[in-house]
Amino acid sequence: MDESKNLSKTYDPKQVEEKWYSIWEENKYFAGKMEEGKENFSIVMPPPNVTGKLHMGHAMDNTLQDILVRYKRLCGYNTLWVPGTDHAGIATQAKVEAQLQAEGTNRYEVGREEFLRRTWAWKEEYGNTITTQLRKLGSSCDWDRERFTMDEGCSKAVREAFVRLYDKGLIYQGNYIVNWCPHCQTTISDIEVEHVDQEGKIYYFRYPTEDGQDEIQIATTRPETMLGDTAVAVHPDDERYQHLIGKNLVLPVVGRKIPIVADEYVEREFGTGAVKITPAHDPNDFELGNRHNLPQIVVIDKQGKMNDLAGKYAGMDRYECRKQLVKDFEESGVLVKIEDHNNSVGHCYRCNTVIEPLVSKQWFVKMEPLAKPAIEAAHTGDVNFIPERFTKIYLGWLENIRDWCISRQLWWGHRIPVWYCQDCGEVMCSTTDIDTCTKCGSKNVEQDPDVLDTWFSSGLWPFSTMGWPEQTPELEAFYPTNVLVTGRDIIFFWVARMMFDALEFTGKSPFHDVLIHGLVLDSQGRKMSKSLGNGIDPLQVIDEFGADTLRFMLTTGNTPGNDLRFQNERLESARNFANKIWNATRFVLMNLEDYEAIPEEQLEYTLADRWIISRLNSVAKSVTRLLDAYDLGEAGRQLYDFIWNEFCDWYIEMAKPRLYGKESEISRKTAQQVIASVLRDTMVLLHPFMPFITEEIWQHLPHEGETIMLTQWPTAKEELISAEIEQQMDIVMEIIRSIRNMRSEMNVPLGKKADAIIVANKEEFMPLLEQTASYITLLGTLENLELQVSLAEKPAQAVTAVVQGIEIFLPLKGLIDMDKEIARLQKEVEKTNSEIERIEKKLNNPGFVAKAPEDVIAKEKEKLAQYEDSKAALVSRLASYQA
RNA sequence: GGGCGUUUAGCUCAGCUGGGAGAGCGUCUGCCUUACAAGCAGGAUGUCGGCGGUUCGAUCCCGUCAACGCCCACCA
Repeated sequence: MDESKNLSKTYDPKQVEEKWYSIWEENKYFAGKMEEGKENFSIVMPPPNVTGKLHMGHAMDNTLQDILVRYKRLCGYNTLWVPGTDHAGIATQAKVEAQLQAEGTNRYEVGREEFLRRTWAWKEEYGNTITTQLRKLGSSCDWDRERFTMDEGCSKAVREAFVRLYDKGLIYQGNYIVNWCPHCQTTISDIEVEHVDQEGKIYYFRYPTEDGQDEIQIATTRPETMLGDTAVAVHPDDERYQHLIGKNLVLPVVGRKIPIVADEYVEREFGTGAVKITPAHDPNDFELGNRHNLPQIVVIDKQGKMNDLAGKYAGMDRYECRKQLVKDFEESGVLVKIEDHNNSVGHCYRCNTVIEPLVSKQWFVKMEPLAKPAIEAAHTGDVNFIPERFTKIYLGWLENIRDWCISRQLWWGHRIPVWYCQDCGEVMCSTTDIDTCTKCGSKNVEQDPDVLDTWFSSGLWPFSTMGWPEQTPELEAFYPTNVLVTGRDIIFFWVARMMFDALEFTGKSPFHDVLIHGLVLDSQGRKMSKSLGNGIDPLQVIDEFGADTLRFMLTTGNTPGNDLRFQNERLESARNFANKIWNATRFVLMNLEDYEAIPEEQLEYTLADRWIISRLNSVAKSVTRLLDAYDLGEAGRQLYDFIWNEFCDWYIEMAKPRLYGKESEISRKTAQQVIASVLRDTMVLLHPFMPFITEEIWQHLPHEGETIMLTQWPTAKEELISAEIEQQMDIVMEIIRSIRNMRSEMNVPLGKKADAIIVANKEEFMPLLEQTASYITLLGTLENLELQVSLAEKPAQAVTAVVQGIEIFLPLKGLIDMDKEIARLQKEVEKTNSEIERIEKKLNNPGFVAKAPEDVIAKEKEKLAQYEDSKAALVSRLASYQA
């Protein structure tokens, strides 16, 4: 076999990636099988919105999941990763509405049915784009179990959940103040409101008392709401207003009598200490109004315009009204003053319109009873956040949660499963459609026109995707899931909701761990956004660099929970890494042409063999530990270092003469076996990060099985890890480095061969030096290497280095500038001296000797001895020059 | 008004349970050495944000201050 001929000089990801993904998918390697006797591992994918294409954040999120899934699959688990997409109610509806607008029409004109038809078409198109993108990324999810939040099963789960909560009294309908978006024409929940600090004005008005003898000044940022005022509140203990509490004021313009009430909500220090109360248009006023039984007067309609109750202002836009009102008040003397004032204004997270709080009839979920178990789960460890600090964020939200408004005045989404009898007014909630009133038998029933908040269905995702409410084998085997991987921006929206839904409906935390990652920022550290136009398309990157490269870049070089800057340099670095692996493989394959497996006991391992095997096992151990701890970045970094620095730079170089047949046949065979198996195992360790290139390489190497995906994870063998061998190799590598260093400083390029004399000075080093002389010769590019235990007469004209007391001489006759060499040696002595000084200071410190652990002291002593050996050699060398 | 994160080489970032700092990119020097110039070899560069404390010993733990960033909050 001469596979190397098939391998091009640089790695070309394109064909490799396409080829392997389709093979994997066709062979159903991603399938979440439920084999007996195996442990189960599952992840449910956070469903991307079908609003558009995947962005870099999705690429990172899914790569992290894929790494975990591939790792566990290799460890022999039954592994299920459920993919899917989210209907994203308001967001998708907005997209389709924009489409309609571009066509010069709107949803009301085309009607509900046609609108839904078009939205489904949109979903088909973008849903497919998304799944295509996930495939390009290499995601090993079970496509046969792909789900959509509005598919039949999920819809069934939604109805079931709604009805159960309704029957339990946890869902109620009522007139409460909600966040209304005048543009989207729907309510939104509290967390969908984005508060933005704005420079604005605060207006001071005077409201006269009923008897005209007195007045109260109030301060407001929203003058137009005064038309709906039904009281003015002061603090009960505020001496300024004591005499007025209980009396009435006359609302300017409107002429309505409104009471002065006392409530502790009012802060005496702010403004005038008196607050106008508009229960119908302010959440705080709403609550205060309820405490004092104040009427609610709605003066702003759902378009954001003043309604008939606004009198002369009726029909005006809320801001137009504000302007006019202030102007009028200025003229009539109601206005006292206007001051600059910064306050935060709520905006719709979708369209950025300023939210209008207003009272309307909506459906709500009672949160307190649901939140409690979700809080408890974080305390008991039923759910664990990684990094841990996010627990606090999660808890903080749940502990201060308010009831959740779940009805949306949209068309795209799960229709609320409630029917109203038009004849007797009966309200009926059911998992199945109702066409007859259960109370009066009338056929005149209509379903609630509203749909549910998109997060209502997302909250059920971990178990609705596995068939709940049916008791399916999937639920049995794979639920609860092991880990949820998601961005920290969605902890409230989604993670918390899944928690309380799962605990309510399944009695279990839906996942054991929650791995939170940060955002992908642009190279300048800014959030990627459409408005900035600084987003980078994952597909374009994959096209140019390959999926493996993108994956490696997105999952290494940062720590869990922190944001990641997207930099081209890092991308190139990852690409170079892929290329490095590729070329190492080319080399290995070139030397594996007559490969045959030889029984272990016949092999003759060299120090280098034992070293790389020891290192491989150390790395396997470490990478396993890191992956288990979700420390993926560090795991990736260690693999990078091992492959590049240890395997390529040292082991391959040391193995060359043996592979070229310059030593014994068995030495060659051994090297072949070691180099092939180490590379193969390394590819398995790297596979979760870079699935494509590792599969391609693995297939070319001697292997058993169909695919790297289903081979066995290289579990570290402790007996093959040897600190002693690693230390010995360290000495050898240090000697080689110092030879290279001397040559470089003396301008003797590696192309030119040189001679070297190594003096062990200690008997114990001799076996090591003899054993590794060929490596030193090769990697130091030496012509001749002379080994001595000791040497009475040191070479006169030679550059010198000392490694742990071992002297290395390069007799470079005529090439040496003696002054320069002396200066170099002196610098070495100085360096060594400062090290010695530092350690001596430490060892002379009675506190250190008394309190430091013994092994630390021993280590310091050993270092001291080594430095002293080196120093002695350096000093005597210097003395010989100066004599 | 709270809370969190970040601050380490010119840039972007690692640094696990405290024993005197690393990588990638960039830069400098020398190499087209038959796996790789997307490469090889060698070099330079850091009061580990400031100040205090704990400790025999602090980049790592505690306190405090500062800068930047993020999140939450019902200041009318």
